[in-house]
Amino acid sequence: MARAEPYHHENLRQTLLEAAVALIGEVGPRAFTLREVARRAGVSHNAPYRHFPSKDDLLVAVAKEGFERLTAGMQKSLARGRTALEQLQLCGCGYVDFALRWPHHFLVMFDLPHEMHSECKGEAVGRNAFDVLMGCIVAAQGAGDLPAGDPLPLVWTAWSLVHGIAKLAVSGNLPLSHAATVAFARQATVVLSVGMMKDKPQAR
Amino acid sequence: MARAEPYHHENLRQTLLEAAVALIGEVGPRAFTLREVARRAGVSHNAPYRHFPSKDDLLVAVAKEGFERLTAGMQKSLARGRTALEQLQLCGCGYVDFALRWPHHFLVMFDLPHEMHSECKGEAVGRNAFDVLMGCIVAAQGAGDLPAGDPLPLVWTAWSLVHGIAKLAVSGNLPLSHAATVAFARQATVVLSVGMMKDKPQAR
DNA sequence: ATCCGCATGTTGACACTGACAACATGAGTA
DNA sequence: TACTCATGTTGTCAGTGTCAACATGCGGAT
Repeated sequence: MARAEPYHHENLRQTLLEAAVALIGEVGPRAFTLREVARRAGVSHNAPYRHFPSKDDLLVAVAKEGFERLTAGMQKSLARGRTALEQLQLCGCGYVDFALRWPHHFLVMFDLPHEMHSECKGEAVGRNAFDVLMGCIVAAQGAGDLPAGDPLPLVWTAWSLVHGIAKLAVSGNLPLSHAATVAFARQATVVLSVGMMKDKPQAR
Repeated sequence: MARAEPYHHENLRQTLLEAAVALIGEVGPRAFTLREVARRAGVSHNAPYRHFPSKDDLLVAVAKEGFERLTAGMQKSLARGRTALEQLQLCGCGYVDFALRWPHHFLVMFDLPHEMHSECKGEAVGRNAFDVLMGCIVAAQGAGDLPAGDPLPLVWTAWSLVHGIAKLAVSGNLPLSHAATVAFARQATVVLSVGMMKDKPQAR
């Protein structure tokens, strides 16, 4: 017969992950608790250990989920741009918007000790999101809106700017509303791309 | 007679703060423990409560100490610049250098929930550091190296860039050495200031 | 069909933490 | 000298992450 509470949960891992993402969103990383996740999933306090070796591994999984959502958000935001440069700027706005929507999740993604994310596969967890930004830069270079050459320094610079805006906004250091912050990010990315283009002659 | 271990520690508060700063530097915020701080100060696990209402209040004090060191670091770095613009750029480099030198301390300063820092005095703890940067911007405006007008958006933009570089570097997302990261920050700030100046004509 | 292995979930325990309450100490003062 | 009370201590509690031992029951081997 069908049991109300089957002993074997079938795919507890996914349930735990969803509960963890929700909990992070509600209380943030500092109040995040393995036992509370288990409680919400309706299992004993030790059940999670069958799916995640430790609390930190669960957090890494949460971070990975966050990077996938961030990538999707950037791509969606980017799609409304018409020129390559516009797409680059909107991509940055998508980044900031994501951070403002899920500030706690954003914290987990970037403030966990780095060695946790290592994955052993040689590449960081946030590689997909990085590649989206990189693609925008390369496209803008192809369109002549950014100087040709190694795109990496340009990517780092653009990423740093939007990451800084996101971090400062999330930590309450920018006295701007959500919408105003995104608008500010738009302006800032414009300024930066102008600088990248006009800086060429004097570069190193 | 002089006692080896006087019951009254005289200025335990300062001792605790120093131990806390050292502990943060060694193990980071996640492994930071009130009881370990007390242990290092040679007092019982509850003595800190006579000087700090809670663990978080001690962390706030640690953060405040960090902001003072950051401010000093920026001013020292800035002093080597000859033009206002150069000083602005070096100021940013000082910011990044500080973060790389004391990454855990930097974490505490910016990733504690914002309401903790509130101080009730109406101004954030990091106000001094902010003012140093603002001073550089205003000076550069006066020298004609940056467009005149409200300096706030310029300050936010410059701060975001260096903060982003610092954060990404500290979290292991920039594959650069300490020195290379600072050099990169130098280049990035140059690019940004060029953009700020050349962007003027089209600005809204 | 039956049995059994083993992944999955549970119960129990331990050391540690932040915090509170009650008590101890001793320096400054009336 | 005796009182006060800021400062430090001991004792305790609930809650946490993690380990060990045990329970359950699905799926394959017989």
